[in-house]
Amino acid sequence: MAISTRGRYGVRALLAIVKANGPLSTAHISKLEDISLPYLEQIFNKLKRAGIVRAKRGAQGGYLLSRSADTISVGEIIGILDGPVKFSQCHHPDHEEECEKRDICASRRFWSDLENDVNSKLHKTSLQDLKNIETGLIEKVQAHDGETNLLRS
Amino acid sequence: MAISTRGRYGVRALLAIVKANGPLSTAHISKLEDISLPYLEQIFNKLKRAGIVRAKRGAQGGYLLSRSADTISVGEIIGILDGPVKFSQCHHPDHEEECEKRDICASRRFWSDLENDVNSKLHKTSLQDLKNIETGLIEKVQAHDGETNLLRS
DNA sequence: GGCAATCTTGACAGAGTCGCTAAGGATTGT
DNA sequence: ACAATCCTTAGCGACTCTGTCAAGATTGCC
Repeated sequence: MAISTRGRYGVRALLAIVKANGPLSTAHISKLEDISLPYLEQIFNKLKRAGIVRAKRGAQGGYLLSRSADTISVGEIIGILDGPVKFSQCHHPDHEEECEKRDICASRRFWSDLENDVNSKLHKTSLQDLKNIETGLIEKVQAHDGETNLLRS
Repeated sequence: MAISTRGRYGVRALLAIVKANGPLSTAHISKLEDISLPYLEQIFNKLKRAGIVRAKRGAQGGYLLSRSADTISVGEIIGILDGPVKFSQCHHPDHEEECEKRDICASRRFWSDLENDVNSKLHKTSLQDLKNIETGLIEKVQAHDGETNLLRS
């Protein structure tokens, strides 16, 4: 229903793989991202069954993305790990008890719109986008460090 | 943390008061909006302590808004009933364990941005806005009914 | 004043989820 | 063979969600 640590851990773990550019074991990711190892394995289990990720077993093995980073969205990852993002129930098609005020309910309309906004952003942002954001942030920090160095000298 | 039924019920209940234009008892709201009466009382308890709503006791009593409908936002209601909306923890000032990657973490940045978007929408929308949306929806339905009537005749 | 309507408070409880641990088995590369 | 790694299942403590139940206090109205 909501976005929980499981989903966020998953995003961070996959982003770590993107940055690593090669198979990365759960043990490594656990250290890099400071996430409990068994919990991480549970997460990758789901990601694998969903086809997001491939496992390479044995020594020097680990997980790799099964698709390119720009085709995997944050929304897809969250959907797999936390389920669909819902702010309300009554506007979903699978909601059996049809409300007779359906078409004239402002609350329903409001939550439905909000949910669409969030899902849209979630699905528009890919792992590749996150990687790009990260390199941007790093450059910014380095530039700032350069400035302070100038001031110090 | 997330937006739950408690918050959404609260919004609907307050919207019912706005539409009623006068004190509305929890018993009435319970029937109008099909919400469990004791649960609703629990909700109004919180709303009253937060100063959103005034109680008029005795016969013909009920609850009224203590401010005008355009100064009460959905965000404020949700904040009172469900707590602040958070998609992630690590970017909040009150989060004690400061992460050293704080300034270069793309995930953190992403969740923080998303949260801002949602909170902005939540706080920009007032009860009055919801009422306006509702009258808009009703007019639409009536217009549509008119059309079908024309077709039938 | 008496009564009924209404608000007020607090305890509690069943179900489910979250975040995580534990233990061991299966598969592969070297 | 052996070690690294993945894979599976089970359980568990804390918490939240969504209410229910039971009384008590206050007020309006006749």
